[in-house]
Amino acid sequence: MMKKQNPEYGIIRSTEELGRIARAHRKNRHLTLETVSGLGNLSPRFLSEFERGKETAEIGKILKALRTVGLEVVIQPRGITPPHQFPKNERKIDE
Amino acid sequence: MMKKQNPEYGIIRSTEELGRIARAHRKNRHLTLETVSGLGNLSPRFLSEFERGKETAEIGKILKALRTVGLEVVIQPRGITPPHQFPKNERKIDE
DNA sequence: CAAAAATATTCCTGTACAATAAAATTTATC
DNA sequence: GATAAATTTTATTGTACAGGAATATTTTTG
Repeated sequence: MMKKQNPEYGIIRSTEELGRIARAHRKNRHLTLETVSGLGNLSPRFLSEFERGKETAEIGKILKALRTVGLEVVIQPRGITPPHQFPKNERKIDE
Repeated sequence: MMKKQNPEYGIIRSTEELGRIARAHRKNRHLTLETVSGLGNLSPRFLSEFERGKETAEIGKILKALRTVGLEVVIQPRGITPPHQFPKNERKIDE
């Protein structure tokens, strides 16, 4: 009886993961890039690139995008492990 | 007027809060900008600006800076009640 | 499944500003 | 007041961003 792990919740290790979560959440809400664009005053192009993990996207716009789709950001010291942690399949830190 | 000073970890709503948390954490670890710069291959200037809440800092570098000082980022749907989120002054992980 | 519709991505242009190093200057700490 | 630390300055290089158009992809529907 494995609990289904929610992809909208978790520790972010890369811009790719961040974007993936943002996109998954947006899709769950049935929002289009255009809609979020209008709601958040962000270009669809920016949103598209952000959700695909653009490393150089600007933090201010990202925070706005996340807020617009209903996500929030938590900062915590490394090593706090809530209930259960994801197994890590891939390991692609950076150079 | 003094700005709101919230040295706690937790939900961040602005780049200013993000930077403040990062700086507080770095200071608690007795790390200088120069040190973090060396450890993370980030310019001291970037770090300085990031910690002061620069809106246009790049997400990739920010994630690297956070990781370098020992912080992690959690993304979650807005409004969830933290199961056991570190309440104030209960347990000092850091320091 | 293939056509149509809806979404998402890419291209082009111009503006604005981020990134860096190194040095200078200010601020904090002892 | 001396030193360490942080911020700013100068000069240069590079690219993020938006808008609109074109293209591609995904999803819907017959």
